[in-house]
Amino acid sequence: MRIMPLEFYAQDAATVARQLLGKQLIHELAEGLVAGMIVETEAYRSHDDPGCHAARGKTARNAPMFEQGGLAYVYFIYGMHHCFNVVTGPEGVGEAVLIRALAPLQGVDLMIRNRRQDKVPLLCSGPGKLSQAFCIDMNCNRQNLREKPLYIVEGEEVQDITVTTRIGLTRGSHLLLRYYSSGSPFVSRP
DNA sequence: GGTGGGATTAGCT
DNA sequence: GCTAATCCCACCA
Repeated sequence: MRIMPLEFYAQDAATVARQLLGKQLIHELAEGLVAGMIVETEAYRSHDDPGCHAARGKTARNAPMFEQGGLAYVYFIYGMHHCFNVVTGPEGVGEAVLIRALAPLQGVDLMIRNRRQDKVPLLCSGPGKLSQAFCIDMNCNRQNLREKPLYIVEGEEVQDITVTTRIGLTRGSHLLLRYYSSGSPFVSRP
């Protein structure tokens, strides 16, 4: 399986968000390997996007967004959940793609244990859920996604993609920057 | 040093 | 549909 190269992540957030559909996210944990196919993403742009964490400049929290594309940007939200993002673009830009849902492929038993939830379609169908299933927390922040233990590899071409507005935002909610595999039973919200 | 909001989820009505 | 759970961080004093 080919690990996605630097050039892939150097593209703009919307392009990467669309092209991430069908790719595989893999996390090699002490207890075993978990893998899933990306079925839902959201782009957060550096320009003309008030919903982007980087919109008001660089801070301690969003600093990883300004690094070179290909790193993980993880943040903690609502006192209990983590959101996993992929930094995109060249260094200094401030863009990222939120991974919102995965179709479980490998390590389903481990995901069930991590989530305390045994219904497979509910394991990774949301940003907080997949972070819990994959043991993604602040320790993964700033990690290079082109190296083990957390990395993204080539997957299958996704033919049918639906584009909608992003979910849960108070700002920039009108922008069409959410992408998902049409008809997938694993997306957070069809 | 205090405060308020947030790219969510599960469980109940 | 509504709401509690729960905490880091940005912002203001």
